Amino acid sequence: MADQVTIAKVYVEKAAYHFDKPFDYLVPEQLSATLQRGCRVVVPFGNGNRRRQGLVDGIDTVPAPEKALKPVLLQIDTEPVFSEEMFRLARFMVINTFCTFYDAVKTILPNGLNMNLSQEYRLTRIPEEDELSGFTFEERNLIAFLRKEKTDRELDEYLALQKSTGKHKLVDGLIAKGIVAVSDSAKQKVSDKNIALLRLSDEYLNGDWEGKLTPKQKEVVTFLEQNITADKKEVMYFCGVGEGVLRTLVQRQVCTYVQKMVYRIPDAGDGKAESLEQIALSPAQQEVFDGISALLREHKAQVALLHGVTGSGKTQVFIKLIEQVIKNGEQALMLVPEISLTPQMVGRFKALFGEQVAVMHSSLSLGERLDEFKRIRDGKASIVVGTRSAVFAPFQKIGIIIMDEEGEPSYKSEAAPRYHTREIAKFRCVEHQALLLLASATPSVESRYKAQEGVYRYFELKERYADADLPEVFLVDMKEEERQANVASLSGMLQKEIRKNLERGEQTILFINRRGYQTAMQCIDCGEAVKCPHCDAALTYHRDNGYMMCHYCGHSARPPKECPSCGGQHLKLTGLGTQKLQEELESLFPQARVLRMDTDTTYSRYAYGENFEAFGRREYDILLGTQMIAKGLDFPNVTLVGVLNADAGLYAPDYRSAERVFSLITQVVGRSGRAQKSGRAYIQTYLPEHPVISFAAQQDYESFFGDEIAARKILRYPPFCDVCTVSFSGTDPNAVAAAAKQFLRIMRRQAEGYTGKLSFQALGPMKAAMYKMGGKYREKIVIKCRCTSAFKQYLRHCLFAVSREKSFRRITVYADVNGDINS
DNA sequence: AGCACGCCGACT
DNA sequence: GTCGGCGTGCTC
Repeated sequence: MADQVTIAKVYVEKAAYHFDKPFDYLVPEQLSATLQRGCRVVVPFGNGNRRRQGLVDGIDTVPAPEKALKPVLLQIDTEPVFSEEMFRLARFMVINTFCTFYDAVKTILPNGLNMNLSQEYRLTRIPEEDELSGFTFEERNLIAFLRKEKTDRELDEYLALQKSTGKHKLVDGLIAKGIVAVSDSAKQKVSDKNIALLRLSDEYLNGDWEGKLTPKQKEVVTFLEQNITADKKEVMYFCGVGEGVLRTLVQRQVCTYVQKMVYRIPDAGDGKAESLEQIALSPAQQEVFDGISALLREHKAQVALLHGVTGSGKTQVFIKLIEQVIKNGEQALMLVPEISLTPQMVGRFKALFGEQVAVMHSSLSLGERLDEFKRIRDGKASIVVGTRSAVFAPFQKIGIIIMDEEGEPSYKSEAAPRYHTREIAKFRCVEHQALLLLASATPSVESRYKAQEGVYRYFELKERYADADLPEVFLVDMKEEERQANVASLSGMLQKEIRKNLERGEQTILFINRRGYQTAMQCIDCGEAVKCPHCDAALTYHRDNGYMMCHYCGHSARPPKECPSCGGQHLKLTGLGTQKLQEELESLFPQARVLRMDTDTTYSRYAYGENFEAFGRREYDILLGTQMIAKGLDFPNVTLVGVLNADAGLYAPDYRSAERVFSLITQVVGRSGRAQKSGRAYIQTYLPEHPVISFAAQQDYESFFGDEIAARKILRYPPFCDVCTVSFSGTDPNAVAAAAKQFLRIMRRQAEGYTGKLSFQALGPMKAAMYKMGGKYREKIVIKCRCTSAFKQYLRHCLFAVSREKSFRRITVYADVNGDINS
């Protein structure tokens, strides 16, 4: 009869596909009473026994195996942090998004729970003089080094310096001999209420550094001489340098960081003093509310789609539904697509529901996020407002999940795990027998189709709230403008309207579609644009700091004097960015107060709210920006909106491009005339007769949907099939191409075992739209398929098979279903 | 991903 | 001979 031992089945982090499974570890005596399924642990893993985080999947008592098991080193959580629902959800994500188990774990748990692992090495005793001869030269040196306790980092540094081979064996040998002891610790990444400001060091100010600094370093120093202290991101932006340069400067003791207390933005903006009783629904709203409320009372998992035109007052309906859910002792999730929308929504919700409202979005600090997570888990909060990560809120009993602007791309994660918030929400609604309410002025074609087919319940709000009229919409034919030799980016008509608004003291919003709307530098002689050395992308010129920057990898450089491809001397700036447009506006309307908002002016995450509030207080006449200002904002004094290049991206090689353009224009038009004042919208386009543009101008979603669903059916795109992309990237372009081809071969071979059950069509391999990005070459295979569980299993097998192939050694492979085909 | 082992070429 | 580069296999 063999000895019985207690083992823990552990999922470890950083696993590759082919060994992403639970590993058995010995549970040491002192942990046997407390270690449970759902606790995180630290375990030794691999040949070098590197420390890894893991999650205990189960505890078992088994006969002692022949091969000695490694022990669990540390229990991170005294109580399980991963609930049974989370286990099922992680499983679901592994199957559906082709991620590893721990990838899913990390996504489900808040980042603030993440641990920094470290070890400390010390001598258990000083060996006697004569004893030392029993050690090798390396061992004696190491013993001398460890006379003072060392961390794993210091030890690694030392061993790297010694260039000793088998470095961990050396240490492990001494541990086995009982000379060295190691203790593990896991520290929580606690939040900083401070931000680090960069300033010049005393060493720099008292020293002579002439000629000792690289040009980039000098740039930073000059900037700091003028500004004394500055935020890291600011320095990086204005000096066009990466984090590396700053790190070097700090290492060389030219700069130091000083901690500064930062006031966190009170997320509850100024929520109007409003009470639940005061919210009165219009008859149309009441009807929709009654319908959805009836579904809620059924307490079963189902999906409803609410199609409400912009300004129809969907939010009031949400609030009433949430009120009902809360009264019933259940919890509610309110998801919004953009961080910039949360303050408004949170302000309002906190005013109505008080302390039981929690917030979840990515610009909360780790600590804030962790605290909100705990409040939710411990039942102190019952409403969560947040962006896509909020869908994982650890509620006990969800009554409703509401997804506002359901079709927005930000609901899809484009990094592993590549989940869609809607699918996670559906999963949770099944778990909780809850209602998923998808809402939008422009529902995704897929969802609208499901509603048509009766899979989703369908509700409509056709009228704007409080009798506000939809704005009058004008299409401006830019071809006509060009014929009249108007070279300005603002059409004559739009200029006239802006002037009118300025005279009346009413506000204007101008939108730029980001696609193709950046200032690049082009050579007149050969026509080539100045490109990023690491990516297949033109560098964008930034007027604020005078640098050329790459939006894909962050590379920056001063504008070149001559053309990098032909050496020509005639380079000119082309295209039109927000910065240039701002200048144009300022020269056309010198008296106007223009506020520009884009990713360049909002690098400080505190800027969003402040800017919007200032605009709301009418401190500006014109707000100028990209998509990010198009959603959900409600400014009563805005009576004119303009869209400058509405059609950009309409012909992008992506089956969702029409949907995106339609949705953008519709939302933008809806920004105008939300209160009593009526509004006008001017849409500048080169394609005024294009159906997508004209349907959008007429706010005619149904006709757009009719055309689009027909096209999707003919071309076989979602919802009539699924599009799965398998991507390959690596530094060697030939190896990447070979790997992609090999994958296709493996797909064919694997498919033999699945005859009959699979139907798919694989296209490619082909180069990704951005073939070179961040110094890596990218290929993809596009698979049109029915993404059934059989297909997912099959694709999983292919990924599994490939991850152990030697030709895939330096290649990263991943699969994504119905994501952005161009990524 | 990251470590150790082992095979093979270059150099003392 | 022997050091060390790199290709290969494994991870409880």
